[in-house]
Amino acid sequence: MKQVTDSRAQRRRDTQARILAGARTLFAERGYERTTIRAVAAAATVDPGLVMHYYRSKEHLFVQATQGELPPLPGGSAEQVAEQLLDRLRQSLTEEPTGSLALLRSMLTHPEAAREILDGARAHKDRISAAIPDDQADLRAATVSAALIGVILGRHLLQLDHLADADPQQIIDILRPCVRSLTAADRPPRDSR
Amino acid sequence: MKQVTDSRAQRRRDTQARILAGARTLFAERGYERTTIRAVAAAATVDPGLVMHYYRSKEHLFVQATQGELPPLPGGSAEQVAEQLLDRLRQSLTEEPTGSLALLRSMLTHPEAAREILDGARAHKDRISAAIPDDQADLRAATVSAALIGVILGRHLLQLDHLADADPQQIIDILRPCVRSLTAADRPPRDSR
DNA sequence: ACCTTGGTTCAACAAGCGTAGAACGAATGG
DNA sequence: CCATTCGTTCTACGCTTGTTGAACCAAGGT
Repeated sequence: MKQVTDSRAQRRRDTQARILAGARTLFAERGYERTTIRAVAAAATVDPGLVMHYYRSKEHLFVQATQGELPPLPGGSAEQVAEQLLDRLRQSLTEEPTGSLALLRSMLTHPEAAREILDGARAHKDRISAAIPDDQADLRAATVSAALIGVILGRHLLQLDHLADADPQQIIDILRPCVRSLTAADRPPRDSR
Repeated sequence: MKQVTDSRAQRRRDTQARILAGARTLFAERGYERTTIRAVAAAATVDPGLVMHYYRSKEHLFVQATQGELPPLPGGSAEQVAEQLLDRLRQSLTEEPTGSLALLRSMLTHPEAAREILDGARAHKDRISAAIPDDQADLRAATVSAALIGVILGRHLLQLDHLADADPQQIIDILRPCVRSLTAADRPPRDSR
């Protein structure tokens, strides 16, 4: 019917992709522990054994499903960084890729997910703190990261009442002075000569 | 030896408490799914069956372990609310009770925990939004809640690099302008006559 | 037409889980 | 000193999970 070019390789890649898509969705909705290989297989209308055959284990499947394109890291001056953060946030608020949501969903309960998030946050934070001319640049960077993670979490995963369906732009506008105050220096570093 | 007054009732309450304490710790460290009844029993040096005998099921045990004293809800003017939020945050940053951490740990993967958190956030948010004379009071309240949850999460559960071991007061000071900007009105409600 | 490749399914195992009910044994009360 | 309560342990059932290896069967090459 639909397979005009039904080369086996093509069909194989199709089912592989179908499995991965189902895995992403389920991981994002239920988290690592509550997502079973059997459920992923069922979502892709495939035998559980096939999932294991393509991706070696549940752990490998999770890694494949979650390692999305990590977001563009900001750089530049403090004001530029603030605006870039807000821009990145707008993206995350309008449509966060399912893979990232899967990672976020499991970051509190799955060690591997936590490590991944922690690594990402580290890199992210280094870029941010580099732009803040302050004694506590690192702390400020970590704080703003945590706060923004909280907002994304509250919208997509917890679905907090007025946050889940608000206009992204409104949230951005509300958060702008907040982010600017976090990335702006309060007291400059001591030996700045 | 140690049981000068070894009334059976007392001893019973002791082991019950020991089980509950172990449950809290394990739920806080590993979350609901990864915490097994057997592990809780082992932590209290007790047979698994006894855990089931005192708390009827794993679910009941979790509820008992997590329903902590919910934090004092703020009220008053916008500035007062901001300061109360920061004060509540200071508490949470210095020492969050293990039960609350257990609830936070599982809020993304366990439906019951999510519901509990959502209920708490709702009540919390109502108090906050009542103090904000703004069109988007609800959204602002939800946003500040989400951001602060993110900070607590980043410190205690994710243990973000410079956030986990920072001085709580520093974090508060850094966040003060942020919280004030979130609770302050940007544009007043339309029909305020 | 045959054999082979390779995508896919079948059937099953071992381990771990929550849970239930019988059984034990020391303290209690008459 | 016996009977009983009651805190606690033992044993086991049923189920689900991740994982495996053999088996099936349509497509491809020769």
